[in-house]
Order: sequence, then structure tokens, then C-alpha cells
Amino acid sequence: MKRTHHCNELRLSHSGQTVTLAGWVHSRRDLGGLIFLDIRDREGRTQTVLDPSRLTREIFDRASALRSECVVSVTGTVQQRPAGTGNAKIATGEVEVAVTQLIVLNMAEVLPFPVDDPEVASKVNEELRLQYRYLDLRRPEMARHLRLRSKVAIATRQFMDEQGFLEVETPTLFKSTPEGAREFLVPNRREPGTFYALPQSPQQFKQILMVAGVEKYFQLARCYRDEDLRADRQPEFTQVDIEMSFIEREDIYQLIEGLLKRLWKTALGMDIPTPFKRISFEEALNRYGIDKPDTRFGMELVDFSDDFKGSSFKVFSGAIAAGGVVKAINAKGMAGATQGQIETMTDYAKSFGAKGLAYIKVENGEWKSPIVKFFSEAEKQALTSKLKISEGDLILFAADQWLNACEILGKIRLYCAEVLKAQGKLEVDGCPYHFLWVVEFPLLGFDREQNRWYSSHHPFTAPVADDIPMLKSDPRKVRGQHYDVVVNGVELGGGSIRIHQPDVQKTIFEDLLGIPAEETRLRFGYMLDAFKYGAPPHGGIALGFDRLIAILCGTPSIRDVIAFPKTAKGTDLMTDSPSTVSPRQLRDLYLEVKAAKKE
RNA sequence: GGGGGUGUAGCUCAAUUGGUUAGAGCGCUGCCCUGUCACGGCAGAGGUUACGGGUUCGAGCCCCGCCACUCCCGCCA
Repeated sequence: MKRTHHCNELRLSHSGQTVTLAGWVHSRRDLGGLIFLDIRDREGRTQTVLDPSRLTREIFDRASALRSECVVSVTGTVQQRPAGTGNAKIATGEVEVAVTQLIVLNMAEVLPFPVDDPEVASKVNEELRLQYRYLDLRRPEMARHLRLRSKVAIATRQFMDEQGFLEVETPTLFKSTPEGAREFLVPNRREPGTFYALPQSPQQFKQILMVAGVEKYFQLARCYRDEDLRADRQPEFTQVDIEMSFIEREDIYQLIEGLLKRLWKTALGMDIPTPFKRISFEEALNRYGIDKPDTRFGMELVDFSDDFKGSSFKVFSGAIAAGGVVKAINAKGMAGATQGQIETMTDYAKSFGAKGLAYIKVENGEWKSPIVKFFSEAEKQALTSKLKISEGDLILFAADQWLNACEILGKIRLYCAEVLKAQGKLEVDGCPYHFLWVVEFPLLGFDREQNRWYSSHHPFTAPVADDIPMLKSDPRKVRGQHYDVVVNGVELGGGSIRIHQPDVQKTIFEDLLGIPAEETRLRFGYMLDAFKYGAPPHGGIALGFDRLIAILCGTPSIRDVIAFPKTAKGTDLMTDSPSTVSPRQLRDLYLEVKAAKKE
């Protein structure tokens, strides 16, 4: 009964051998006097044939009663298929197993959705797929994702090991650190009113490991964030978490380029070019309007602030006079944009606080736009030459403060690319993966509403050494030693060189972030203590492992590469969690539920 | 928290302006079929149109509410 081969193994050379296969009935083709069973396992599928002249009536009847996804073990002789009946679509298509023994290991009920037909199965409502995840995962496409994920995880470990890294596990029961993402809390039974928190990332532990002398740490770390979800965000997710001592930014770039090169080779057999291009935060915003640019296509932002500062079109000249900028993009071939598309883009602009969206449609040799009449010849000339305007183009403008103007057009640029791509009008670079480093982020941002500074990455990020003197005089200008690795407009990961001098850390916490000394001590005291006893200069990075796998699998949703993902509301449809707990459990934890119960 | 989309047979989808008994393909059940691999043929079963209200002579379709899934904004140091 034990199987001798898997279902993607038998070839002509096995002819004549008696073999046993085990697996699921992928499909049954019952011709009345002859039955074909395709047996599927993890590796593939093999056709078996039941010929009543070669087996007992009982076995034949047993085969007649089978349906899709029953689990069976079959024994028989491998034989070449009769001429003209081979199946070139499957690897085992030249042979079949003439069954002499059939054991039904388990019957299957009629399935809630088909798993054998990739066309149909991939369109099945995701709700159903999540509820019956074990069936969904049987689909070859999903099995391929699991397998690729495993291979990439193992290749990651192997590469990091070769580079001298230690894999160290860090706790998932951690201390609450209210900065950043909302945390999942875990009540502590032993002391009422105290809680663990699940870590948003092992950030603090990995820095402590540097103080501990580990020097090179990595981990495939599970992280938890209690924030609203997206196609690329789950409440629990996996990071390739890395930290190194005695390094500079260049060391991280080189390491990650090597790692990604290895992973692309392992997963796709593809050689990706290194080193990756680098672009500063400022340049990324100026040219693409976003800090994670998709550089597979152009449509770059062009600045017209000089050309329009004296313009009689007051919306433009006024914005410039107020310290802002005028920028534009040329969506080539989009002059035929529908009213709905223009409206969508206008809504994007408005969501950034703009009053509207200025545009020019270039149709029939004419500039169709309500604003063109305000433009001088020089201004038109500047537009034509800088944007290389020609028939069929759609020019879109943003006039606002620098960051806002950039972000508006950045958003619109991506929207236009999507529309043009669907119409087959977008020129896309032949290289399918555009990696780049985005560097020189501002260390701090300013929150107008709360009237305070915040860390644009996290408070342990080191300032660029030359900029440290400006920390107190002009914080806005201080650049952080922070870097993001971006591929095709997806932020794959980010990290920084950390502060290892206690005095600089103290300045950041107390003088800039405005956290009182007492609170700093409560929240981060153990870390500041650790740094007193000989902290090496260090830095690291974390890569979003789920996103990485999704990109390699070519799927837009990380749910497709996580075995048991949660829905957009954070529920697990298979196990129906989260769920209520018994009064006794609550009592043990000294908890009382005050919210109104549902139902 | 806000905005958009979806919800009709087990699955994927139709259903004209609001108008007869809500249809099709696949799947399922039964019968027939010895070279199929999307097997084929014949017959059949299968519906609280997510759910709750409302408007109407009449609602799958219109209105209000609600639930689930999904995409986006906010959020994600």
C-alpha cells in the first residue's frame, strides 16, 4: 500500500514496472466499460486506467463510485499509452498505470467549488476560498506559491548563513511601545492590568543583539500590526529582519543586492542587474511624485515654476508667489480621457487639498482647455518643449506647495499609467523588475495638527553625520541615514543606520520628539541603558517577505502567498476567529468586556 | 472612521423600462457508453435573488437599513 512513486515521476522508462501511487482523484472519466482515473498528488498527476478484463468486478465498481478529490491508493503496471492517446499537457502523459488494485483511503463529499479547473477556480469568490482554504491550497497555482515561498525562505537562510549571519529568534510577547502602529495586546494573568504587546517588528531586540555582540543577525520574523488592512497588508506578516554592526549604508546596499540577486535566481532563474540605481527622496518626489517610484515607465513630472511665476493665470503665479511650485506631466495618448477619468483624477487632486485639476487635451492640433487662454506664447512654448507635447497628449498640472504638488501628480501619474496600460498605449521598459534604493529621506517630519516633530522612519535612525549640527538649528533639513529598497513601485523594505551615541539619542527623544525624560526612561530605558555599556555602530533593514513572495509569484495580493490569511476586517473565515471567550477566561485575566454585544 | 465595487442554483454568470412559472454553462443524481484526458449521449433534481423593512396592482431590478467579501483614502514610527 505504501506508494512507490509520486504522481509526476513515471516515464516510458518505467514501463512494465509494478507501482503504487497515492493521491487525490483529480478527475474520473467513466466510459462505461473503461474508467480513467487521474491521480494527483503534490508533485503532479498520472493517468490510471481500469480495464475490467484485468481486475475484479468489485474493484471496477469501487472505481465507478469515486468522485473528484476522493483519496485513493492504486497499484498497477506502468505501460505506454496506445499510439495517439498521449497527453502532451502533463509530464507523465506518455504513460499510464493499468490498475490491478484500488484502495479507497477516503471518500470526498461534493466540493463547494472546483479545484481541478484552474480557469474556474481562480475566479471563485475569495470568501469561499478562504473558508475552505485547505481546498484552495490544493489548487496547483496555490501549491506553487507555497512551494516557491518555502524555496525562497530556505535560500534566504542559506545566503545569510554564507554571509556569516546568525539566525536569532526574538520574543513575540513583548513590551508595549506606543510609538508607531497600533499593537495587539496580550493580558497578563499574573498581574491584573498589565499587558504584553505583540511586536510590530523586532526592532529593539535586534539592536540589543548588536550590543550583545552578535554582529550579524537575521530572522524571518513574524510581526503584528493592528491597523486596517490592504491587499498588501495583513495583521500578521513576515519580515526578513537584518541587523549588522560596524557597517555603513553601503554595506547594507551590497548585502541586500546580493540577497535579492540570489532570490531572483532561485525563484525565477533570472539574473537581476546590480548594483541598484539610487535616487534621493527629493529627486524621487521631483521626478515621480512618490517616495517609491515605479520607474518601468517615464511620464516624469516637469517643473514649470520659473516659466509661470509671472503668469497672468493667477492660480499658477499665485501658488508660486506663496512659495509653491507648478508642475505638470504629459500622459501621452490620453487626450481621449473620458469625463469619468478626468473626474477620478480631479478627486485625487482634491483629496490632497487642491481646488481642482488643470489639464490640456491635445486633439486635432488644438489645445482644448479652459485655462489655455491665460497662457502667453512663451509659456505655451515652454510647455511644448519641456513636455514634448504632440497630438493626442493629455497634460495635467498641479500648483501647490512642493510636496503636495509632487504627490498629486505622483498619484495621477500612476492612474494614467494604469489607464494607458489597459489600452496598450504605455511604453514600458523591457526589464520586468526595476529595483532601486531611495535614500536621503528627511529624518523628521512636522505634524502641523499636533504641532510637533515626528520620526519619518523611527526614532533610532541616525542623522547623516554632516547634518547633526542642524538637529537643533534646522531640524527640517537633517537627512536620515535611512534607505528603502523599491521594486516596480512597491516598497520592498527599508532600514537605517542607527544612533549608537546616547547623547544624540537623547536629543532626538527629548528635544525634538518632545518625549519627557521620564517617559523615555519608562519606554526605552532598557535600551538606553544597554547603549551605555559599549554599543557598536550598527544598522539594518527589514524586507517584507510576503510582498517579496507576491512579486515573485506575480500576484497582487499577499493573501495568495500566505497559507492562512485574514480578510480585510482581520477575520479568519476558516476558523471563525476572532471569537468570544468564556466568562471564566475573562475572569482569569481580570478583564471585563464593556462594549455592547453583537446580535 | 470615510468612499467605491460585488452579493441570483454547489460554482461561474444571465435575466430589456419594474411585468407570465428567475435562465445558461459547469458540477450533482440516474441510465447508456472499452481509449478518454474540458470524454460523449439521454433524462432529472436543484432558488427565502445575502438579510430586514418600504414604495408599487406587481420588486432580482427602485428606496431605506443591515451583513459579508473586496479595492481605495485615513491609518500602517
